[in-house]
Amino acid sequence: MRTTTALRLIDAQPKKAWTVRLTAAGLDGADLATMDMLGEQPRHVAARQSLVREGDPAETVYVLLDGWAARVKSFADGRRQSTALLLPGDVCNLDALYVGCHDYTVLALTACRVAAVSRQQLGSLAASSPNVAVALGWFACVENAIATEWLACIGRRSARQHLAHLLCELQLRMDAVGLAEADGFLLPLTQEEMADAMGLTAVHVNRTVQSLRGEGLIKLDAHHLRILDWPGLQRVAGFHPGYLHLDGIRPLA
Amino acid sequence: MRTTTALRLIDAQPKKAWTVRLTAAGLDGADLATMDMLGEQPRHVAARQSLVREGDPAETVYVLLDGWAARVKSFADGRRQSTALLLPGDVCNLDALYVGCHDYTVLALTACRVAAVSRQQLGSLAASSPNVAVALGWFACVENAIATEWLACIGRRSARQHLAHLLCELQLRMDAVGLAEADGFLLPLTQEEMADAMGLTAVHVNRTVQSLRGEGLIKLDAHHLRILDWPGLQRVAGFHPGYLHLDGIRPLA
DNA sequence: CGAAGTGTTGAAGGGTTTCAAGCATAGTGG
DNA sequence: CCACTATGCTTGAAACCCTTCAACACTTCG
Repeated sequence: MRTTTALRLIDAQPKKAWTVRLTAAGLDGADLATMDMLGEQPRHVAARQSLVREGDPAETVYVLLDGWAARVKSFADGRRQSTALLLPGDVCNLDALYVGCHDYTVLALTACRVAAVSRQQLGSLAASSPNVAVALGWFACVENAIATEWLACIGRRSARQHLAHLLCELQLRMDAVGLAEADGFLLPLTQEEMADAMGLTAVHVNRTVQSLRGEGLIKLDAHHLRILDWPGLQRVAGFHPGYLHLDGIRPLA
Repeated sequence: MRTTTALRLIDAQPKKAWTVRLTAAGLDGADLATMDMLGEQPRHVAARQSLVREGDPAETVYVLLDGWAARVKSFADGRRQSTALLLPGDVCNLDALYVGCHDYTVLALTACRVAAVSRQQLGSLAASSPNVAVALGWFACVENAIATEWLACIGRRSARQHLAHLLCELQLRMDAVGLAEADGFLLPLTQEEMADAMGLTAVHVNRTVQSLRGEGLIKLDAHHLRILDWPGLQRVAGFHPGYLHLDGIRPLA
């Protein structure tokens, strides 16, 4: 089923999500066209495969075009912590531009389609077009805002609040790239993958899902999430969408 | 005492830490000189004062020249989570370049000296010099790496491991800007501030400090940290310094 | 001297984990 | 078509890490 739903996503519009994100980053005209054309011949990655691995030399920047992925940090004893959930339009490993090797693994959670861009190509593009360089800074900034909000979630929110917050965030991020309905979206994560993202155990995620379900806030069945009470879910989460910066980059001028 | 130790820091070399960081970001020659000159007439900020506040319009980028600060997210019920500890040489709010208003507060933990740079000034500098734009991307990337390692700390490490990890990180970051001795440094944080950074309570931080002390790993007294067993502390923490990217930016060429 | 901030300690409580088992579903191969 | 297996979801009970609440010692400062 995991595979089935993912395959459906893959046949969606070619790069719509990526175009949306580039526009939000302030690009238009020639810059937008150039960035949009990067990485012709998209690569397909099967679910459960890793796109880059912790310790790998960083040579290629990947843009997620379809499917879900996660950045994961693994411990020697098998514990794992996801540090980001990647949706269509997200850059999987922007730091490949700046560092020698990655300190995380990018794991495909569903079958994915990605655009692969060499760091030289993207780097010289950024060096020649200030708008592109600024757009890359914007992407890094938004990633940072999400990561730090996650810090607040893991550090100071209860499991209930945290799960509600995560669902609110994903609803808005999916909506921003045209992949959400008004009251829900296809959530391909297993409860174990949600647990890795929230710093909890799968067992406790299960109980927490049931808690939100029991209060009539959400319906989550066969990976289809329906938000039954959007204001209520936001209230439980203490969710304020500002950190997502959905209104796009602020012009420098 | 808090004030006393901070004042001592303030009279150190003018901008050494900032210069070190700019060099690590790959700047030299005219670019380095220009960035180093930014924000003449440094501003002084008293301990406990906030440099920028959650919700403030973002007009100025601040570079920390001396003292310690933290980015903090506050909840309605008084809980707080620090999302970053800022040391001399760190940029306090790089996202002021890209977004309209901040989603965090920057709080001076000691008396601080900062360079204030208008976003127009820094923005036009970045637009005119690709090297500067890349350097800003580098800063964002390192911040991201630290924030995501913190996610792993809060999410999957025990309090003991987490505290040990934080101390290892701070030792190396302080050392990178010439502010650490071989076996320790001046740690001006209260246990409550450490708790905010680690997503714990002050009471439990206290017990955790004593645990590390009891095993002969550290000595922490009157804000002076001495690391008695560096390999041991790293082992307890599961600390691998790669994520700090202390070797500096990787050349794009 | 009193007040405020910080570090410390004890006891009780709770949120989450751990361990274990059972159930449902999808895919596989005979 | 039916075992058979693998994966994911669900539930229960016990244990544990951390929190909460409370009190006290110590220092600094007005």
